[in-house]
Amino acid sequence: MKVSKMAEMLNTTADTVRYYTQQGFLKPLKNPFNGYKDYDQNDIDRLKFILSARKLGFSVKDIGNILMHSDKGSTACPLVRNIIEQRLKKTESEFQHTLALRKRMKNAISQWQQKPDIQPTGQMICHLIEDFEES
Amino acid sequence: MKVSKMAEMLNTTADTVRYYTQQGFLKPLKNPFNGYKDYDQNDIDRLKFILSARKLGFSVKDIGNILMHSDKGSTACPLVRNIIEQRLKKTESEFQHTLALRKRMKNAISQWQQKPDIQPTGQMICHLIEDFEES
DNA sequence: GTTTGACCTGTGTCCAACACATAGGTGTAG
DNA sequence: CTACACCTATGTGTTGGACACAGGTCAAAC
Repeated sequence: MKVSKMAEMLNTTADTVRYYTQQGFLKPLKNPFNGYKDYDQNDIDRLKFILSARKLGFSVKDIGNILMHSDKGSTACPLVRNIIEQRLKKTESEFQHTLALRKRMKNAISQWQQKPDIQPTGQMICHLIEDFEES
Repeated sequence: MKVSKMAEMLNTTADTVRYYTQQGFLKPLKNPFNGYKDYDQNDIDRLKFILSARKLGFSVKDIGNILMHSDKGSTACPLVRNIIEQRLKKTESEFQHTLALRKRMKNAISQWQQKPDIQPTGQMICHLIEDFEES
């Protein structure tokens, strides 16, 4: 199966499949006649796994470690449990960050409704931004 | 003023100041004796602006456009109002995305507490991930 | 006067996770 | 046999800096 078919089957892009291939996660054979990569059922299973893990916040490097573990035949489950805890911490922190940013932005928009447009001066570029204060 | 002093004054890093300089946002003179960049009050004002804008979710490219506008002497305020609306949309979408991700992750951790660790098989890499279903 | 060592500098490389652009190969309809 | 759509592998671009490196600077110690 060629890369585009592969991508279509699992609802992703050919570039993504190529990327995971380049990372060594998928190991298609090379068609000797045209050099095209040829994916099989095993690659499909692995890609399915990769996409699911990505959806759960695992990084590509995480997935590399997990695959390496599982390819050696040992269970990756404890590793998976471990990693997701760390990733959750990171996600939580990103979440708080985005939440705070959103608040600041909404706040700014609201404050700015009362304020006029002003020409820049030597010291001021845009008073909206310079004068903005969190409330 | 040298780059590190500059960074320290506005509570950022020398690398960051160098980066904005490379982007053309700051225009320090070059000390002819040692090649060190020499920042002045105007650079401080601009850096202050840049950092404030970054805090409000403006991209570096956005800031470039705003500075270009204001450097031509015309008011950048309408542009600023315009951009923040778009950035808010983006932030909102990131927010929803992170929120959903966080939920999925917590959900997975909770589901997995009932499940054992299993050896990988030909079709399965880690059943925790493959069998996970959103609820 | 010089040597030492801390600190400073500019430049270049690296990161995540792909998207995009390019040049060229493939296959089939006419 | 020639269009022409579609496919491919490979290389480069993206964001916002962090980090590594080799070398310059400067005040204090000798």
